[in-house]
Amino acid sequence: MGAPKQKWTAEEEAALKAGVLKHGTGKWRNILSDPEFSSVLRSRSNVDLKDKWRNINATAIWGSRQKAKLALKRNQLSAKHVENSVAVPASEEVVDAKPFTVSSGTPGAISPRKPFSRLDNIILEAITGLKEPGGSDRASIAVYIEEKYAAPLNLKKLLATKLKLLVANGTLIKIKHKYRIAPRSTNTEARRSPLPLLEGRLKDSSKPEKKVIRILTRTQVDADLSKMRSLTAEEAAAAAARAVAEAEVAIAEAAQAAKEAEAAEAEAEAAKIFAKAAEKALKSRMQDTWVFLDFFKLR
DNA sequence: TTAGGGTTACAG
DNA sequence: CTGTAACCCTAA
Repeated sequence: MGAPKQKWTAEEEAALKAGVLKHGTGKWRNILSDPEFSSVLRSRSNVDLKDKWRNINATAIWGSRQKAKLALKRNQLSAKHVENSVAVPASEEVVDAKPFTVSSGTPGAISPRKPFSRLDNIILEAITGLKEPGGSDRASIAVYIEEKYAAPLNLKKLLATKLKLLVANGTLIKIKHKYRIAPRSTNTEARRSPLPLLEGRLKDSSKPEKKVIRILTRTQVDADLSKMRSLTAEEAAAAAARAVAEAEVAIAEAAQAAKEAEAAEAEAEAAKIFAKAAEKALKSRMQDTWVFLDFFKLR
C-alpha cells in the first residue's frame, strides 16, 4: 500500500556515516537532532538509522555471504541434520570473535559492540594460545595469527603498531621483545592510570577521553581493510578512500584529544598518552592505505 | 531510545 | 527460490 520501500540514497548514507563519525555509534537520536544532518535525514527515524547502520556494517564485513547468527539460525531452522563435516575451517570464522573484551569482562563497558577491532582480541588470543612462559615475540604472534586466521596483507605492520598501542595502554607488557598479557593491571590501584579509558563509560563530564573512545570506534576501518582483499579494484579504491577520509578525521580528533588532555589535569595523563599512541597508529595505517591506493594507480 | 530478533518487499 | 535491504516488534 503506501510504503513502497524507501531506499537509502547515497546522500542519506553519507550523512549517516558522517553522523556516526561525529557522534559515535548508537547516538541515533543525537545524529537526527544535529542540524547538519537533520535536513538530509528528515524522513528517517532513529530506528531507521540504526537499521541502516546495521546493514552497512553487516555487508561490509561479510560481503554477501554468511550472516553469523542469522545464517546459523536459518541453518538450524531449515535443516536440523546438518552434517557438520563441511566448512568450519578457521579462516572466515573470525566472524564470531569471542566475547573477549580488551579491557575487562564487563559487557557493555565499551560503548559500541560491533565495530570493534578484532585484531586486539586476536593478539591476546594468540599470546594466550601460544602459552609461552615468558611471553611471545612478534614473529610468533604473527605466525599464529596467519595460521589461524586469514592474514591481512599488511599484518606485520598492523601487528607492530597494534602491539605498541597495547603496550602503551597497559593491556600488554613487553619484556625483552616478548609480549605478555598485563596481570590484571598491577594491584589495586589499577584503574588509576593503566586503562581507564577502555573501561570508562563517562557520560557528560568526560573531557578528552570521550573522543579517545570514539577513535577506537573507528577501528572499523580494520574491517574495511580486510574486506578489500576480496574486492575489485574499483570497490577497493572506494573503500580505501573512505578509510582515508575517516582516518584523517580520526587523526584530527586524536590530536585534539591529546591537546585537551594536556590542558586538563592529572588524571588526563593516561588519556594523553593513549591519544598520542592512537594518532600515531592511525597515521601509519593511513600510510598503508595510501600505498594500497597507489598500487591501483588511483587516488 | 536503543539493540536485536523477526518480517516483508524487492532484485537477481 | 535465495539473498539483501528496508521495515516492524519488543525487551531492557
